[in-house]
Amino acid sequence: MVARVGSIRKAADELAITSTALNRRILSMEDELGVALFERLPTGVRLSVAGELFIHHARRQLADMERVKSQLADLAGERRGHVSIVCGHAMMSSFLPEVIADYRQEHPAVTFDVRVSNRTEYEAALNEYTADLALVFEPETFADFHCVLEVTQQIHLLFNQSHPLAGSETVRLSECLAYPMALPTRANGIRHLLEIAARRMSVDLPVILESDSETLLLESILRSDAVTVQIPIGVHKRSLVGDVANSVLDSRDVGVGRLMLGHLKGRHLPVAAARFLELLSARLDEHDG
Amino acid sequence: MVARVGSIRKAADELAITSTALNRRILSMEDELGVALFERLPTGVRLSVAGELFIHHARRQLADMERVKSQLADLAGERRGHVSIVCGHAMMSSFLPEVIADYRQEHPAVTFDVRVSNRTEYEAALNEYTADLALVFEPETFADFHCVLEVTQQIHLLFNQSHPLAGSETVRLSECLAYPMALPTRANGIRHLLEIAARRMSVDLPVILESDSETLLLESILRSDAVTVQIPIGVHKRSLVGDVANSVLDSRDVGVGRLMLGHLKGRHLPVAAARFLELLSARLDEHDG
DNA sequence: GCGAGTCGCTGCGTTTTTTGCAGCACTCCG
DNA sequence: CGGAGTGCTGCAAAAAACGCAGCGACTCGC
Repeated sequence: MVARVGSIRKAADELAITSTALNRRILSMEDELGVALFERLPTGVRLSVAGELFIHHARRQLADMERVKSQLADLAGERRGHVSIVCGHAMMSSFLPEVIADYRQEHPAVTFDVRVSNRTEYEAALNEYTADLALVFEPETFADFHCVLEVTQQIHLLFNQSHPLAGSETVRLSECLAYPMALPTRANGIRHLLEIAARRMSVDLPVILESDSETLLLESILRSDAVTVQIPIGVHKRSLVGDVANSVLDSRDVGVGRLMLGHLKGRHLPVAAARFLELLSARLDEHDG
Repeated sequence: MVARVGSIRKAADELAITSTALNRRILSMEDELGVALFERLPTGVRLSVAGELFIHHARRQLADMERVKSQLADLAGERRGHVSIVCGHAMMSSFLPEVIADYRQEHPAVTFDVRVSNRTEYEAALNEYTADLALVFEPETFADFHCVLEVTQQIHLLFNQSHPLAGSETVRLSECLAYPMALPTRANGIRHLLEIAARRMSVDLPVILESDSETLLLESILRSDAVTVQIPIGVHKRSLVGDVANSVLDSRDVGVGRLMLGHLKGRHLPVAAARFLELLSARLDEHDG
C-alpha cells in the first residue's frame, strides 16, 4: 500500500491504522533486512531498488500462500477458494455472469473478484498477482501472458431497432460512417481494430461519444441514431429480442479479433482458479467464430 | 521442529519455550488454515497430509526468504550471506577447507554450514532446504538432484609407510584381500563401489573395522597392517609426505566412481551459494580423473 | 489392575510487543 | 513567511504472546 500511494501517512489512512504503526513496521523491516526498502523524498517515499525486489518477492509469497490455502481447503473437501479475474467490459454482460453462476452452483464456497481492465493494463494485474486469470480482447502485449485458449470474434455493429440499418445482416464500414458513433476508448481492443480499419481506408470515424462505460454507450444508441460496436460474446442475449439490433461488420473492412484467455506465465494457479479456468475455457470454446 | 520430534512438549524444550506457547501457535495456525496440520496420537503428534503439504510450502518460503535476503545484501554491497553444504567425509580433509578459506578471503561476511552425509541421505537435506549444495560420491539416487559438475575418481588404497604394499603404484584387489580392511559403512559411496567389485569377484572383503569416522580409519591403519580406501580428493596432501602411503586400486577390479556436485532440481539458489558453487565447480574440475 | 509417566489442551496472571497520541525537524509551495 | 505536507521519535495504552498450574486421556510396567 505504501509503495502504491507513495506516502506512509496516506497508506496508513487507507489501511485504517496510524502512520506511527506503519512507519515502525517499515523501519523494523528495513532494520531486519539491512537495506532501505524506500527512498525518503521530501514529499513522501518511493520504492528503492531493493524495495522493488522485495515487494515482488512479497507478492509472490502471498500468492503462494493463497494457493496452498486453496489446496488445503480442497484437501479438507470444502471446495473453498477465491478466484480473481481481469477482463474487458464485453464479458460482463452475459458470458461471465453465467459461467460464474454455474460454477458457484457446484462450488458455493468459492468467492470471485472480477475487475474490468483494458488491453494495455491487464498484464500489470497479473504481474502484481492481483488477478489469477485474464480474458482480454486483442491484448496489446503478452510478454508474461500464457494463453490457454484463443477464440476469434468478428465485430458487430449495434443500433436501436428503428435504425435505418436495422434488418441488414452484414454492414460495410463505409455504410455506418454516415451515422454518429458512440465508441469505447482507444485502450479498448474493439476500438483498436476499428481504428486500424479506418486508418487503412483513410477515413475518420465520426465519434460523437467516447466512454469506458458499456452501459452508457448502449443507452446512448437507444436514444439516438448513433451506432456502437461490440463483439458477439458481449452482445446481451436479451438485447436480441429487446430494443437493440445488431449486424456484423463486413470482414473485408474490419479484421477479425482474438479473444484470449490465460494467466501469468509460469504461474502456479490456486485450485479454485485452475478449476474455474477449465470451465471458462470449455464455455469460451463454444463462442469461437 | 514439532514435525521432526513428533511431540509438542519435546519440540518446545528444543526451542526453549513452553509447550503452552507452541501448542497455542499450532492451534491458531490450524484455525487460520481451517485444517488440522497434525494428527493427534496418544503418544504425541504426527503430520497430517495437509501438514505435509504445508510444511513443504513453509520450507520453500523460508528458503526463498533467505535467497531474497541474500540478494538484498548483495545489492547493498555487503557480500553477506550463508552457504550450507552437505557432502561426504572425503571432502573434509583438504579440498573443502581450502576452497572455503579461499572464498572467505574474498567474502569475509559469508558464513558456512557444512554437514557430513552419505550417498543415501544427502537428498533429504536438499529437499528439506537444510542444504543449498551437495557434493556426493556415487549418490544412490538423484531424482531431485540437479548435477552441475561430475568428475571421476579412482579409488585409492591407504596404508602405513612400512606396509608390504608400500611403494607399489597400482594394486590389484586380490592383493589387498590378504590384509585386514578398515572401511567406511555401506552407506558410503567408496565402500559401495568396493562391495560391487567384491561381489563380482565372488570374494568377501576382510573387514575388521567399520566406521563412519574417517579419522578413526586413518588412525587405525597407522597402528596395524590394515588398509583403508579413499578417493584422491580425500587423500590429505600432508599424508603423502607423512605417515600414510597410498596406491591406486586397479581399474580392472574396481570401477571408477563419480563425484557429483549440484543442488536441488528447480531450486533458485541464494546469491552467496550460487557464487560459491561457481568457485567450487572450478576447483573441482581440476580434480577430474 | 493400578499408579507413574506421557501426551495435548485450557483458564488466568504476567510479560513482551504493537499501537496510538502528541510533537519535532524538515521540505515544498504560494 | 506561514501553512500544509512529509518521515520520524518519547511515552502511555491496548493487544498479543507467554508461562504456570492443572485437567482429562492415554500408554506402559510392575
